[in-house]
Amino acid sequence: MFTKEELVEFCENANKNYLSHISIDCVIFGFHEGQLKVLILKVKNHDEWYLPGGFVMKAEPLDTAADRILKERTGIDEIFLQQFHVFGDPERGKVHNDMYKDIMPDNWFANRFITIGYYALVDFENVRPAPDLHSESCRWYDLDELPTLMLDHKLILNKALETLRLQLSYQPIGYNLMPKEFTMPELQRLYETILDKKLDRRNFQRRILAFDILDRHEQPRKGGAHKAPYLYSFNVEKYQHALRQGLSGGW
Amino acid sequence: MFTKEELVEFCENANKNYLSHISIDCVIFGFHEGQLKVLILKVKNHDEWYLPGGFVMKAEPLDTAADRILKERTGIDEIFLQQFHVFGDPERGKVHNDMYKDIMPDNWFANRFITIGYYALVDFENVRPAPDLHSESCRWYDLDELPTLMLDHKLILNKALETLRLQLSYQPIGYNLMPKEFTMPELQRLYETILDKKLDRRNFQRRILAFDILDRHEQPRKGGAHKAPYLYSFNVEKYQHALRQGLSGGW
DNA sequence: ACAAAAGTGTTTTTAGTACACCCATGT
DNA sequence: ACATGGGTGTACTAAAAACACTTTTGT
Repeated sequence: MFTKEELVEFCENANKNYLSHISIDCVIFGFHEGQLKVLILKVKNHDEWYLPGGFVMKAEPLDTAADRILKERTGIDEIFLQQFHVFGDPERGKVHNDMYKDIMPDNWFANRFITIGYYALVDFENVRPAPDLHSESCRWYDLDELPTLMLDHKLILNKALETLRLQLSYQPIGYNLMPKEFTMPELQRLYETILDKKLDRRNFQRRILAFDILDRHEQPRKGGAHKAPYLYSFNVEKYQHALRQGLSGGW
Repeated sequence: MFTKEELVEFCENANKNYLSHISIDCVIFGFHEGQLKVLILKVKNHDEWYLPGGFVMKAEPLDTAADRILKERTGIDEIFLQQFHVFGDPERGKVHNDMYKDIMPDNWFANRFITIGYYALVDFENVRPAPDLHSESCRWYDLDELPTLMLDHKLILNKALETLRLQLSYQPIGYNLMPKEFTMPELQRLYETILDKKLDRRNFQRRILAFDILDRHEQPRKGGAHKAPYLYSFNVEKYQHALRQGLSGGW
């Protein structure tokens, strides 16, 4: 991944600018053609894949670091990005650590890292995936066609998915995943994909509308076969309000 | 808090044994006499209070570190202890940092720390609070009689409470907070205290029993005034199962 | 004319809320 | 005997699940 020279330079730089022992990994979900997708990078010249991630600068808030990392990889910012879990198994970077130890003992990557997992929901259309220094590609993968992820990134991804599913039951989602305008069946497909189960068309519509976070447009979508569906878009104000309040909730 | 000599020694030790930049803070909830309480330490010779916390050893899993810290402060272990949020504001330790910088520049405490918040629910009766090196006391405080907490510990406490309340709606709680045997009204008082509102006696009972995590004993509690209430205890197997499955949950 | 997608109900079931009555015990 | 805390049951209401019929449009 690195030549010795590159590694030496990177380490010098990293030690100066970043908090040691701490990294951030992002699980970035997108939605396209009825499929939930995740943004994944591929190591140059290796059959290894990994989640977009990075480090925290010495005076940088964690959320800002996550925003920065996301922006670097996707070109987008100001989106829903949320910390969901810290992964701190001392063995989690073992392979990685040892590999770099051989090249240069006592270097940045030879250290133990605990990583803070962030997840984001983004509009597939707006993303321009950009590989980082060590990667030969950065692209979307369907959830059911994931390549083998390095380290504990599979675990991180699964935990993110679990969190996302939980979130679904008490928070509105979709604003950052759907294009500006969309039809009810399209939104339903998003929910079905995330939950991995079929939902009743009519009950879904009623429930979503009851949240009172959508605006229906006058004009239905034309041109397609079959009956023209209405177009909806999120009412940002109401959406934000629902995010803060929660949608239902317990006792 | 430290003499210069103590500080030098602590720093040497800490640098050798702990991960830098990372700490753990625990919000330990207990329940006694109808009050939800939190375990809080007081700084020696200062009117400052703080949450029990500590650092992560270089080869120690995070959860183990949290367990260790909790055990040191309370004498108990093997309990429900859960990571709930990471606090990483670069300014969060500012006062602290500067104070120590004056005594000894470039020392362990002068660094920025991100802290991982854990919360625990423990049986008040089993806890033997033990002050740490820097504290003159370690004791329970009612939620509505909290002293002024240092750094962002008030924020951490509030976030823990929020998480606890959310948890309540989809997970059983109480196993680690209640004594072995308890009555239904006693358990209800726990829920009411956490949620900070009155619940209907009859509906509460029905709902809790529907979770199917309690065993009712043959013998009611004798001796007290009024009608003798039944005693219940948690069915550990069913409780664990409910913890894993969740209690209700959305779509 | 018909298949496929979408709009709009209605009925049934379940979960949640509100409320009423009876029982035991100490004063 | 009565006040208080505790056990049990029932009616009402709102939300979720199941299910049916109609409309539009391309072929």
